[in-house]
Amino acid sequence: MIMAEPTLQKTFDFAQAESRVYSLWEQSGAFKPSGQGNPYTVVIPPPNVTGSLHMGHALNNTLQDILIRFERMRGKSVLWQPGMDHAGIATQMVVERQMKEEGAPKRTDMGREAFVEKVWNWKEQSGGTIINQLKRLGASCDWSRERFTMDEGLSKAVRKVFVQLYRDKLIYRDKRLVNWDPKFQTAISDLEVINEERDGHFWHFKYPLENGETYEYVEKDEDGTVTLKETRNYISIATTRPETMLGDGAVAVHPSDARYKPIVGKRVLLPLADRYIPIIEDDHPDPDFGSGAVKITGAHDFNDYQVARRHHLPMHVILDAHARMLASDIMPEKYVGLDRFEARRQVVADIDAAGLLEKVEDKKVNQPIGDRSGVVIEPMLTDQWYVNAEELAKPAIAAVKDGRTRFIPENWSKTYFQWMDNIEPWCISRQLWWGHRIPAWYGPKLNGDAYDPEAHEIFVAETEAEAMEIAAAYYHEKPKIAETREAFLALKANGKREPVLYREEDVLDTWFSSALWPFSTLGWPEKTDALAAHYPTSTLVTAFDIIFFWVARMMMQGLHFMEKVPFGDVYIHALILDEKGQKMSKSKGNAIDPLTLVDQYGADALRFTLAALAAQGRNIRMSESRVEGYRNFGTKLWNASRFAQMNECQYTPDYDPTALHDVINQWIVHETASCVDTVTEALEAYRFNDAAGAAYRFVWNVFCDWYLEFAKPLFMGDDENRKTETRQTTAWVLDHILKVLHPFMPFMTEELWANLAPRDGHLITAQWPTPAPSHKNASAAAELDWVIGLISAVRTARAEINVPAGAKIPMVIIGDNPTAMRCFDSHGDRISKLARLKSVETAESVPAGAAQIVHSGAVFALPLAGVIDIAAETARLDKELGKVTSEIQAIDKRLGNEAFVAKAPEAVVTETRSRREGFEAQREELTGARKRLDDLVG
RNA sequence: GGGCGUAUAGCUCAGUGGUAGAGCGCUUCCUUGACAUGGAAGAGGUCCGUAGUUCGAUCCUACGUACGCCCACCA
Repeated sequence: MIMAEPTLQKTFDFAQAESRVYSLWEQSGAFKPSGQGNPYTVVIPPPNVTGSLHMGHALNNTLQDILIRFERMRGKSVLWQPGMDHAGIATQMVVERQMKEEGAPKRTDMGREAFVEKVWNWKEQSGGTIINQLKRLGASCDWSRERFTMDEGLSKAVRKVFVQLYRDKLIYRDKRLVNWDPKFQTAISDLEVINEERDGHFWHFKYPLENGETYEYVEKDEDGTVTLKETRNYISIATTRPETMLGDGAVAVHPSDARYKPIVGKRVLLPLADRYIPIIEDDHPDPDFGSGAVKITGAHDFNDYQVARRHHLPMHVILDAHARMLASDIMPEKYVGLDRFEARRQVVADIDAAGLLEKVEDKKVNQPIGDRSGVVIEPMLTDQWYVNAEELAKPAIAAVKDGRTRFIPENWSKTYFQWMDNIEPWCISRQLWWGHRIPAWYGPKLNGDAYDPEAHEIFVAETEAEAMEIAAAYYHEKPKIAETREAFLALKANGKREPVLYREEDVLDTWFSSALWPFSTLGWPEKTDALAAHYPTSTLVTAFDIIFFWVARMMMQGLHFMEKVPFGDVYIHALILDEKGQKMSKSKGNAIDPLTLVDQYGADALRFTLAALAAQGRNIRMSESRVEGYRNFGTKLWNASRFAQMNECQYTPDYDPTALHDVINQWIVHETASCVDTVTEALEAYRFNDAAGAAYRFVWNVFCDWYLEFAKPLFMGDDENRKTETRQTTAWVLDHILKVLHPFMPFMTEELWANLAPRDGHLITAQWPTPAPSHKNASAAAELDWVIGLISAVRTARAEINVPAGAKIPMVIIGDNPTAMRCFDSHGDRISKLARLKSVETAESVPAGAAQIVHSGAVFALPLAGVIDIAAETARLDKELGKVTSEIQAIDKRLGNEAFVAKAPEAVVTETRSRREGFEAQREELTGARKRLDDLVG
């Protein structure tokens, strides 16, 4: 019989199909919520507008898309809310760099308004390439709802949140030590600082006592024995940052440190600066470290800052915004304007010249580095805006404690708690231009009827008009607005009572707006339908490295403003590493570009690989060979479909999988149902690798390897009823396969779905299968297990006795084993075909010189007298016998243990006994076979 | 200093209180009527070590060893 011509090519032309299929989906409106069924909502972790797709994005968005497609097919009203983040520092950096390349005027020369406009232009032209890259991956976001954190709507949400938190006293302005980035000249948050161990030095300086005073310096060992005693006229301090000594306010020693007791309360002459500072006692110094005496630079070190505050020491700011030495009354002229590192060299040289350099040690120093700028961060004493994170964290901690939000894997809640329990005030102001300008206006502070020249009043409001109103009430007259800081300061300085307002120049940390993402993108503060339907969102999918940056802050803001958690589940996926287990990065040059893989193997292959590797709780090492392997899997499915098509396996809507006659069809329906159940349960539990693995094994190792091979003779045969049933069953199974694989391999499955049968709609919105108990058929499954087992056993024996793969050989069933007889009755033909048998006969005893196969206690003989190598055959049987015997021994040992029989669950004992019976039957037959072999040799 | 994680086949990794698996690689064979991006068979493991809990431990507990990550850090 001649097979039908397939419309499918030999392999899937993904390059040709992907864009076509994608626009088909988009045009069909499938990406929009259906409005029917329960809502299922995911907000995308907004990529930076400057970003381009890396492996982390590919994984993150593949997993989201799998969930989204799964739930969409399950009939939910699905929204995957897309958008981008304005990425303050990163974007400003990119645009400034571009301006420099173009030779355009510098940002500071062109002014704020022009620069911001320039950034917007850049965004329109070059921003957001990542969106198209996500589409190439197959992401089924509702692009009609795409949002940007700087959109008018989201900006309004930001202003409203800021104002309300300010009025709730959860946002305030404060002068504290912040992490200052001298490259970008802005404050950054603790999270944006990376500590890096670098080579540095430990300088030991002598600070001479005032008026040449001296004291007995005594060092003792642990036993109290004096190890050093000398008269000193100085105190020794050690520092990794010599230049900061110019801003020292004191030298601190520990109260328990006997060495310095004689001089506590006295003063030392601060070298180079030529001023006197006290020696104080504080718990901060560690007597066992360095000299035990610490110089205190309150304005440039976080620990020193605490000490300085406790002791009301002066905090001398010695650096400017560029981290250059700042002119002031305590700064010696010669250092003014020097960069901090030049100043360091100069200070060391000068100390040395003064004979006060005791020694220099090499030392690993932890340096705080700006994550964007890569430069050493400087602690600086500045005025900034802060969020009282401690207060907002309370309900966010409670929500995870009581399970309203759960982390998957659960372990991550510990990381979350640990950070939230120790949370510090969140510095939200940035000295940048690109971002949400803080809605606060400064005006002169009233002191009675006059202005206080040292202070100002702050008016926080969502709009300038509103700020004016509030200010008018304060001043009892309508204030003016100053357009520039200079104008403002000039008006303020002229002393006249003429109220003028000037808007805060700082913008907000980008994460401040990202924190609102789950509700700002849905329209808040407007009461939109989308907000009502899709908040709280269902699942957040993200990597652990932004739990602090983003997840925690969304929890805080969501609970504060929506009074509900922003998401029920937080699925934390792995980080992607290269094949050697190293973090991928552009600078290391080990980054694999996901789009290159998409070009090479197709988006489906990459997606399937990522899903298959996404086991919980472990990082992923990406290797191209895996992608290749899953590309092959796609080809396998493609060709199976092609084969089905050639054999006219047409999908029939009224096919009834519970009314089948042929056992192989009953069996494959059973297996299909099991596979669907496994995939469904795995996806519900975010076990992507289990879901992918189950589908993979079913398609390849069950459907292709066995079912289609069983079906071949039927397709070629002339039993029209069985042929029809098998064709329909094949189509039905394939239909299920396409559905189950669609979330993982959307492009190929959609393409096959369209080619295999004319149908209404697209696979993307087809209904996810829900197998009924009646699809299961345990006896068919057991029967086919036996058949497959026998075929495998024959193949093994053939291979081991070197029967040529093409040769057809006779087989003899020995005795009248009932299972064997029954199975051969219904499956004899397919066994013969797949085991390459010429004939099957029955006999009472094994013919002389035959190879013997023992399968489930039944004996089969391959009478190949003369062909068989007796020694090899003996070895083969002995090996099997050995296996079975050791199994029996292990079982006997267990069953012989009275405690096991008495205490183990009944079912386990019963099962153990029945396993023993199976092995025992096998052993008896193998022993018999072995004996016959011996008899042959004589 | 605090927290988390990992150790299973040559490699990369699943997994389970009772019977240890996959992919890749390797060996042998096969152009059998979809698929060589394929098919068949095979070799390969002290489940890191020690002790404990248990009838039974690769799995649970403790300790140890090795490696990795996060947070905080010695000026």
